[in-house]
Amino acid sequence: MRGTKKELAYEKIKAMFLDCRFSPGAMLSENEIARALSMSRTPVREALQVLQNEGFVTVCPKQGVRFQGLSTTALREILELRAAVEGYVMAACLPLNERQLAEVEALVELQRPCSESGDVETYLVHDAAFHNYFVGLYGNSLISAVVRSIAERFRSVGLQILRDAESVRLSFQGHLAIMEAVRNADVAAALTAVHAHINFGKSRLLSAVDSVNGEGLLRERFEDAARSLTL
Amino acid sequence: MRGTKKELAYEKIKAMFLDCRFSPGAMLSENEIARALSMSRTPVREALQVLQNEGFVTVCPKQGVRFQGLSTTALREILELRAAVEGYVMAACLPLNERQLAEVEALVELQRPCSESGDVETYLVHDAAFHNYFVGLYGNSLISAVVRSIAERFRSVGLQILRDAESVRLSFQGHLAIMEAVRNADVAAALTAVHAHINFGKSRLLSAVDSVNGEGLLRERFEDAARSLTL
DNA sequence: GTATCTTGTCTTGTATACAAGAAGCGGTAT
DNA sequence: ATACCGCTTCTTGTATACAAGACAAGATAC
Repeated sequence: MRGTKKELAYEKIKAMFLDCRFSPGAMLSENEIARALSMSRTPVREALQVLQNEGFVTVCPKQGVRFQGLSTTALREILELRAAVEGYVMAACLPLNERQLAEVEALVELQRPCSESGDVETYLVHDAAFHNYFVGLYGNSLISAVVRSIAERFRSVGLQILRDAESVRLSFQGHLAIMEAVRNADVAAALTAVHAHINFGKSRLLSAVDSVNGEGLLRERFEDAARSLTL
Repeated sequence: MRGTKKELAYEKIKAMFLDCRFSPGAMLSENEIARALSMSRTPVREALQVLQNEGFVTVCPKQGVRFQGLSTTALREILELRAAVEGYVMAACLPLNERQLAEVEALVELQRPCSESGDVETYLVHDAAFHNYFVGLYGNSLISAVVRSIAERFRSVGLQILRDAESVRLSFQGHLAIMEAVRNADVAAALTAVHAHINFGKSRLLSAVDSVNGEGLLRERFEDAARSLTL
């Protein structure tokens, strides 16, 4: 059986969290989740343990499982790790050969219309493709896993923060700067550009995240989330 | 209960693996482990899941749990991630203030006698302290966790590989080169030095690891390991 | 003798029962 | 009125029972 219940539970619970079906800090019990997913506590527990390792939830002994929001420090730390890894990877990939350079250029060009029209959602897709290109090129499955994990953890807030067109435009400018360094195969400049790009995101996010948390959006109950899932 | 059985199982199993009580690739069952640890399968399963996430074991469905040795590619990937993170962290820490510089110099000086006398074990302790200094200084708990996880995964082979005095001497030379850049607060030079240092370890390890795996050291049975633990 | 099928036993995956602790509520004493 | 004690009812932690697949050995047909 390729799709075990544990994996299914993992996907469903993470999906609920990523789709912001309940507010960060919400407490629920393994029994609730198990009932909602029509399975016993066992696979739910195992899924929750993985999610705990990934930082999505914390299980408080004899109290319940708490869905962890991203604190400002957690957000800062995630982005710093991302800057470290992505910077290293990009520097190591240089110089790109002609085919690779063409591929990256194409990925960047896909972003241009989105950045100009303010189509945030499409932009984020191309943004991810751009960042992932170098990681995939480097060919280190451990690093790929780390980056993927970071990106997933990040997704829950990233969407809501970079929603304004101004941020998108600035982000795209960052990509152009990176591309300039990549074209010249200038390792030092690429490193600087990547760090600046991610640090831009960091400062943008840190200034915005407090207000988001304060608004306390998305207060729907867990049952509503569970019901909407295709079980 | 602060020390749950799950945590206890995690510690015991990892200790057995790190102390190389059984050869990599060995297959055993959750029942065996549970019996040896005098507990039920449940906490053992949970511990194994964490260990699986950390890459120590892989649980093969309906077959058993396999204790994962470090393949050459896994080793390479671990060291590359380490190079990425440690390089970034060190660069970000520069320039060091006087007190910090003095502390690092002291750590390096602790290594000198070990490197000259060939006291590998003591050297490795000071080596870890040196590397951890910058990580601790940077103050990112996520990065600290990643580095700690890497170091632990690495420990099982590192000890057996860097056992010869020549490697220790070369490693120490690397630290001296790093210090030179740190003293000058030369970010680019520090990065290069860190990467060279870790890449040195990488090539040294990759050339040695095959023979080690080939020898297939440490064939003792699991029961022997379990018996020797203070349960 | 050899190939194939059956069966037995071992494994993990899942469900459920039980134990123990933590929190909230209500009654009671002061 | 207020502080405190005990109980009830949640929670997670652990043990165990059962289900289902994988593998190997042995029997059987040829």
